[in-house]
Amino acid sequence: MNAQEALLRDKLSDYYTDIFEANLIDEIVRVGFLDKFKPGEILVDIGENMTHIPLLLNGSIKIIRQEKEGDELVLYFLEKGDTCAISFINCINRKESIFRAVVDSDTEAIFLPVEHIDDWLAKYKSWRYFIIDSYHFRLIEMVESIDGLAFMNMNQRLMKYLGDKAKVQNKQDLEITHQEIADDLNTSRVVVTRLLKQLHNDGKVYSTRNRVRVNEI
DNA sequence: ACATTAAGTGATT
DNA sequence: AATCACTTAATGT
Repeated sequence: MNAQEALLRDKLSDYYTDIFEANLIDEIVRVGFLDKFKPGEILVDIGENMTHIPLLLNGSIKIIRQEKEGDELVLYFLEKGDTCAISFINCINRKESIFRAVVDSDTEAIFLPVEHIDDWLAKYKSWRYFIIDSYHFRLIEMVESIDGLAFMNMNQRLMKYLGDKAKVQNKQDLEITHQEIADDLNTSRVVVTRLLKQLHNDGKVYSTRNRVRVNEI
């Protein structure tokens, strides 16, 4: 086993060794490669073809839907231990992505080339479960996202957004501007400012320039 | 000191 | 909840 493979094996141990069978880990270590990203980097854009799927090791990624230049909305976040099964199907079918994936916080991931992941589906039960599970989870998050739009007011949506973000980044202190929040929720900055002020007065958040501290999740 | 960017606010729809 | 128009505050050069 070479150094590169040993490194991947070690990286996988936190979240994946328990769920994947040993043979599968061997294969992942052989064909996968490690990559790192900084906040703001676009992993996949709408309309692009995918050639690899990621296994997130740490950090977070936000999945965004955008309609014809302009209006956009964050659907959900991916975090360590996640993959994006949607990207998986995109790989298999050679279909174009319907989402954009943007790095939210410093992220490390192992990328797997598309040609293997199809085989593994038939070959490894743990891989099958992992993909199906991921799909299920993404669906639930999508429904939550719809619920948010349909049934929640902006105040609740803001709170959920901040809570989710704090959760995936694993910290209460978020470095973010009102404008960025407004973009992610597809509302205006003025509205975010006013709602944050309310939440601040209620003691639920503590907000200063470029920074929001989430006190309650 | 000045320019730029972020945040706060009243009024209107 | 959105938009406008304007103010104030924080930060960079």
